[in-house]
Amino acid sequence: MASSITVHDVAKAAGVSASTVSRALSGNAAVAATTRNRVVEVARQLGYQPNLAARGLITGTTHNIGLVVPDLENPYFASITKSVQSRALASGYSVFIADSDEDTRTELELVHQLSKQVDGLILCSPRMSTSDIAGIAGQTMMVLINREWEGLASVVIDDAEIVRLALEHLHALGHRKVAYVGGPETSWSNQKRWAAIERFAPTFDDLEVSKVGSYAPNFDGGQSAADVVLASGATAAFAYNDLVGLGLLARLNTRGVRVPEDLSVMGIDDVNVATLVSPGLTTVRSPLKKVGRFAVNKLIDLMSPTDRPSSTEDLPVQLVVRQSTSVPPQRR
Amino acid sequence: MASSITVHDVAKAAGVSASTVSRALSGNAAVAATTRNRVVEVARQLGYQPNLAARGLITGTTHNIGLVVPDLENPYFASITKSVQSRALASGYSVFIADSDEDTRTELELVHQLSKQVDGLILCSPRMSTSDIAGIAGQTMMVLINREWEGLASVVIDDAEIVRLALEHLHALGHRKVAYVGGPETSWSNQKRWAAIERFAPTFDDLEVSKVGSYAPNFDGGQSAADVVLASGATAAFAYNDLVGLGLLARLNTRGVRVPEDLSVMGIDDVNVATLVSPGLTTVRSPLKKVGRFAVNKLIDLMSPTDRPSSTEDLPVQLVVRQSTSVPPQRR
DNA sequence: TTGTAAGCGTTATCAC
DNA sequence: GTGATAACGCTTACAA
Repeated sequence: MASSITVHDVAKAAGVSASTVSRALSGNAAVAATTRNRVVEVARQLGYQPNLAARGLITGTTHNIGLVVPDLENPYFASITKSVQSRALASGYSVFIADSDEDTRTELELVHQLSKQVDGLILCSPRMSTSDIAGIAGQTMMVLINREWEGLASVVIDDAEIVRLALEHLHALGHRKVAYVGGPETSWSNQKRWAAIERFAPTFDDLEVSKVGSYAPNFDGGQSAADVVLASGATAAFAYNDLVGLGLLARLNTRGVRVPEDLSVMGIDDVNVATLVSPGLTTVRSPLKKVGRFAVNKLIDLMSPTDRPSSTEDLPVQLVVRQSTSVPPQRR
Repeated sequence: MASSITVHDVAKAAGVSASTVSRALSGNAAVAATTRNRVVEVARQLGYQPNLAARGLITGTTHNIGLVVPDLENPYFASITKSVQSRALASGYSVFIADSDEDTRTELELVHQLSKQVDGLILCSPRMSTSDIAGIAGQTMMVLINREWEGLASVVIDDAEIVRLALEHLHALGHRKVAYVGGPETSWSNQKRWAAIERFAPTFDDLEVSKVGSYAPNFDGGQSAADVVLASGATAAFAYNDLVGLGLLARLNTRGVRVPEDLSVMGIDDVNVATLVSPGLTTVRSPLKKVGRFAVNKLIDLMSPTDRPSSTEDLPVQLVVRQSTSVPPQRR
């Protein structure tokens, strides 16, 4: 709680009333210039810091926001979190962080714990049930990330475009049999991606995309999938995300399968760690930093609507080719 | 801020006074069993959630803590952050997160912004000046991570033991010329590690450890260092942390240097991503999850001292050997 | 332009 | 065991 210098301390020291101090410091009320200067100076000397909780009690606004993510150790969410916090700071907001550890129940608990002390929530929860989301939305201002529901504000990456770019790339390299290594069935993004595959695959000549199981959206999931992918006879694996892609690479390396000569591997997102390996992981970059920024913008706009709503720029995805050779597989 | 059901709403609905509601719900005051049950039931039905800000105003305790880290995208800090939040949740605390983006000024700004709305702070800031730390400590309850200063509470990993284990391992493999790839000069851990090297190196027969520059504590830093390390004639590189180690591996791979046959590489920490590459990175594991947990324990103990202070278990570090061959280098 | 007073949602004190 | 009442630090009518 820090040292307790209150408006009253400042008021006494400056020889004015508490309300004058409040007005002088808030800036937007009518106060004599000389009085204001004196108050401001005294406040500075005393090291006065307003108690935001008390202010929130009366203004009804805390200048705090909450961010709920499934796993902070996942570089995908780490990037989003970082940009959310950075953008929030720029607007004078503090950020409560809540890591649900992929658990939907914990997620709800966290949301409730936070909802009373924030002006709004950013919810990054691929798996929460829609009814739970609706319930929260009724209580608190909210922006969804990578998910859409009714009229709720949301920031979504263009899954269809991601899929289109990837298929286009693989097809251009000569691949005709591609295995999509799916993420959790309940994941909203996973559903969108598979739907996009079913929509776009037929538009490419002779392209066949099969779905390989449902795997955990991480390194282990990719390792588990590798052998099944190999057995499927596909010449390219298209992973649900980069971590799965890296898991594939690791297991393939263990089995002595050459990448990309024997099997090409693509990921999604271009998370920070995707550059760590060699051969690199070809991927479609998701603008994660922008996602976080936009989410905060939308939330702030929701909380205090301005005349011109937050610019509705888009979120471009982008193919990033890293695997050294672009040779089509021999066995087509 | 959520729906505004207050104690008064509950009081009216239950036919009692606001103070009785408060007592019934807090649990520790004397209240008739029947009254309590009725109040609790009504509160549940109405979906009452106490306003923690208001409570904090009078109790002087917010049940919020703040965590300041230099970079959330660094898996080292991501792990600590995750465990801090997890442990805090278990004790009913919410966590403000503050990423300073490695900038000391931002760090101070964040601390000030937070200090009034938290009961205590966990500061993970390898580079903040001691005077700034002292200043904050005078204002707010605080626990330092990987840093020590005067009488301040802190949780530190045993840098000396890390260094000892690493040197012992390398020496046992036959290495006699080792290059330590240093992190930022201003980093507290880096200073401790180098000091430990100077202390322990002479205790191993014929072992010579040279310091190679000061590099950024990340992947890029490692890449930059690789060529200098090679030129140094060392048979093993001991990196400031895993990310630097991974950067070394990547650049060595590019240059066609075989690891570990031509050059062995060790990291520190065993962050999550260290397992992503092959050959794996041999490293000394830092118990990051435990560090976060302990920090919260210490902070809670500081804020509300109990009879038995938080158990003072230690933080064991542990060698993790991953590089496939243990053959000593030919050129000794 | 400034001060006084009321109130935000809680809990603590003190009567009853 | 329970209910008024005051108080936490702040902002904002309303007066002056």
